[in-house]
Amino acid sequence: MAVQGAQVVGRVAQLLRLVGRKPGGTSLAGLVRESGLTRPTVHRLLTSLAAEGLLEHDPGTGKWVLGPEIFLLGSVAAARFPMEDIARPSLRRLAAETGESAFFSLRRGNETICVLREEGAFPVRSFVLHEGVRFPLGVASAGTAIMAFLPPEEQEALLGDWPAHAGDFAVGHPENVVRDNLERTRLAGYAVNPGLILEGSWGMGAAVFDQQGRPAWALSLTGIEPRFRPDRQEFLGKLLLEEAHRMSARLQGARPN
Amino acid sequence: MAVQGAQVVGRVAQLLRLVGRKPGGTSLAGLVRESGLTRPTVHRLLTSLAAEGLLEHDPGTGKWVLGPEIFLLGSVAAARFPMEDIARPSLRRLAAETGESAFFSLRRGNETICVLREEGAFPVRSFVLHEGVRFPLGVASAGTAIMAFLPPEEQEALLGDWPAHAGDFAVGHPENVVRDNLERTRLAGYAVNPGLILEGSWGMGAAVFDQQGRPAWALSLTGIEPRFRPDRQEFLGKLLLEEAHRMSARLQGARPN
DNA sequence: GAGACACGTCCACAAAGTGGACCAACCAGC
DNA sequence: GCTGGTTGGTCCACTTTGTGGACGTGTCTC
Repeated sequence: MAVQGAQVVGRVAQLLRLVGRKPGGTSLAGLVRESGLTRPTVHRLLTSLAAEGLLEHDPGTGKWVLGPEIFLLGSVAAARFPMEDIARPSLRRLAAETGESAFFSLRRGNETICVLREEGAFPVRSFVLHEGVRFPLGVASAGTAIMAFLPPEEQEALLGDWPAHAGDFAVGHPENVVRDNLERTRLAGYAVNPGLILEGSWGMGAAVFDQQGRPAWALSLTGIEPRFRPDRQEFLGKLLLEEAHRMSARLQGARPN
Repeated sequence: MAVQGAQVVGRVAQLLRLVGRKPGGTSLAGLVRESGLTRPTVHRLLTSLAAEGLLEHDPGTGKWVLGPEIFLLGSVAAARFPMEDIARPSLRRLAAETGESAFFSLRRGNETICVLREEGAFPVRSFVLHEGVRFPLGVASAGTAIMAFLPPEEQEALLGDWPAHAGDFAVGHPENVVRDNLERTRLAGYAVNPGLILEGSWGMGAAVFDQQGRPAWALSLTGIEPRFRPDRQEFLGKLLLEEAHRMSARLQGARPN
């Protein structure tokens, strides 16, 4: 490795992200598969992280979850990333007025990560999206909403080697379909995901811009397909854009990630 | 080291905690001093953590701060530690009714860490406490409130080797003074810190109990000495105990750390 | 009872991580 | 303007730490 002292740090970061994708916990075997590391290595790193409070091991289920130290450090870090205070009211309004679950995601490099959720009142819901879930840009409505308003050369950089960027999602998201989605998003102002990740689970999203005018975050709604018919899409899109604009205005003083 | 693969993990955790103590950032030299590690080691670990987004380096000030990935992972972990939703309303009421700044801390092993803050309206404030600050149990009003209601043998374990536990704070917190504080806290139900950390900066705290009846968290108020005179202490203590009881009741379903 | 899978541990080996030494830049004091 | 101290950054010989193939145990399914 190029930089000494970086291998373990990189592995630690990878394991924390993998555990963070599933708030319900992840098995040792699952982490071995997903990380590509060997079992003794993963086991040793996990138990070391747990000793420091960064992870926890649930002996009942055998699963590994994010630990109290991560929560504590995250609380401290939150003071530098104030968007939760700004996003929560918008999420509540979106959930209240639409009945769907509303989400706030942010961009991290070439992917989005869901940070906040506000459950809607409608009794049938999609659980494709929840805190910690990461998607490549262009996958899911939040990532499509963000990618559509990136500078054209940044979009081409991702589309140019779409399978490398989209990974396993490339199968359900052919490049031509994604280009079409991006174009329709630019025209409408909001993105629509017609069940590309999971059939029957639809979503709509709108980008939130930072003070440099870059799409750094996104608001989105998810639910079952009958709740996203064309007649209702305009209504949902309008609300999403309203809240996204409201957030963009308030985030002028905030620091993008 | 006993467990292979643990040394770097322990160092990473230590550095993250040290950086987390100062939201405004910490210099490389400061981290070298406080960690006891050599400069090449600290520098290499810091740049590796920054490459993963766990830390950030502000080139303008040269300081290291917690990065966006910590914030993201912390948001995910927050779903498993729901006390912020429960604590925030209490903090707002305490700050509104007293004018002082209100804090929510939790116990981690033998220390407390401040997680939430609600600033009061009174124009003169103490800044001894803020997010990320850690104190040994028995130091600061939050830690005194918690320690006072621990089982007697756990208290003796800490008092028995007080300098080892309290570290640098042992000078300003002699063991006999601490024992006295603990006794008065048990009688009153709330703790009073008469400027032991910093002269003129007073504090009061009350423990919040988990469903096993153990003191796992604390609410506290801080401010300048004239705001904590005996005639006003009873009023502040009553409010703290009310909010602490209210939180204890609501935290029955929550998971202690 | 056999086979598959998950989890945990050992330890020989090698790769990664370490820190003493050195250099450059900056700042404060005289 | 010079000197000394402090901070940040890097090199690389050396050593320690970290690794993973192999093995064992436990659980579950058929």
